Amino acid sequence: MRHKNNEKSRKIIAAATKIFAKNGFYKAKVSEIAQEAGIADGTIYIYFKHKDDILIALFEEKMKEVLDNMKKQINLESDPFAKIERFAYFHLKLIEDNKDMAEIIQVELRQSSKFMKNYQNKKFAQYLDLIGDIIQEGKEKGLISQDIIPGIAKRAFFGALDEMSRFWVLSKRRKYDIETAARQISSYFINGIKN
Amino acid sequence: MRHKNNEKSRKIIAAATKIFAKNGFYKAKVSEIAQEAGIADGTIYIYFKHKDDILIALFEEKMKEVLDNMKKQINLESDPFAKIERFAYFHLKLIEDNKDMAEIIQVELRQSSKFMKNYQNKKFAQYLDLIGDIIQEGKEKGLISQDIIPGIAKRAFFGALDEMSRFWVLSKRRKYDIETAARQISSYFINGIKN
DNA sequence: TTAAAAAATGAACGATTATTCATATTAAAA
DNA sequence: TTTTAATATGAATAATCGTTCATTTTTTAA
Repeated sequence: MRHKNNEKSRKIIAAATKIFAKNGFYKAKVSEIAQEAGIADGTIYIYFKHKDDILIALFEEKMKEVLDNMKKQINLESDPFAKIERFAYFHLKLIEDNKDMAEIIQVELRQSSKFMKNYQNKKFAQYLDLIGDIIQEGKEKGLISQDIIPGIAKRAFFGALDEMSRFWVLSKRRKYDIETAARQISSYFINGIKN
Repeated sequence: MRHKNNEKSRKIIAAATKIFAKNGFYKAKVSEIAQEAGIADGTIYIYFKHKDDILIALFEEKMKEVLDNMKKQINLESDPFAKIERFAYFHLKLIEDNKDMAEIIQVELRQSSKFMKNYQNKKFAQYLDLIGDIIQEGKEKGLISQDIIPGIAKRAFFGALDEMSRFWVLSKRRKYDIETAARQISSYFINGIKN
């Protein structure tokens, strides 16, 4: 019995991802998750103390993956503007490739600070900071206007992408393709903040 | 007994606004809402068939108000760019002045298309279209580049403001003041899309 | 092969809470 | 005032589900 523990946790998280995405956290039944995972209800409580803990673990796992991936992508570019464009594209691509995860992050993450009062969503803050750091770098290199406040700009850019994602997640068919949306949004932003 | 009906519905909605904002829709108890409204639990069911209906009615009422207000504000300006700036300012101001409502819209509206499967959130679409129309007007006047796709741009701009609002709603103290945030965000956007 | 430990099971429990409804109160009409 | 209708009440109901735990199954160690 080597890493069986992790294996099963992941199996539960994978099942929960699917179930939470369907109708949201509150409507998801623990028994549904168990069934989806092919285990007994009680087994879940060997790995997670409460239903809430599944959601938290789910975030931790997914966000870690997203964060690591995005870091790699950004580092493939050296120019700050190219980094921004790449961020936009891969953020939207991620949504497309992980609809269930996206749906949960779209919906449940919003509740997180209420729902999980003590759970500081550090991983999400780090994700935002990827953008903040690019902006800072751009300012230092004189490419971006000194008037730009990174704390506002990073949220504006993320928010723009996020609203686009929401639109996709909630609507049945995609009206615009990823490349177009990423190019448009990053170009508004880059033109808007450049020196 | 003239408009007593509406009076009491509004009283219930006002109470629900407070209670839903506290811990979200699912954790809100009907009995709490009744208590907050100073009426008996059963009375709520004279005015609303289900708990869900309170949330829907709440949206309808608040969004109508928001929409009407914003239309007026926009019409005070004739220049598209001035309209955009004004939109940004009043959107953020609205959030500040109506924390409870903002919190619900931030959190519950996101679930709406899951939660209220059949409820098409027309009012929200109209709100987004206020921005879309301004962009269209700007393109026609030659002020905004022809490459800009209004369907993407309106979401990008709204998303930027919305993420800023979320930050405010969820964090205890405001790091940036409204004027600064509105000016920054609208200036990124305007510079980003202008011809 | 056998004993001990670990993991898994799922029926049963208990707590919660949306909703109902028989009764009481208040307002309007006669 | 008396009657009728409209409103309001809140205790009781009924259904839902997260969680527990006595028991069984599987794995590991001796």
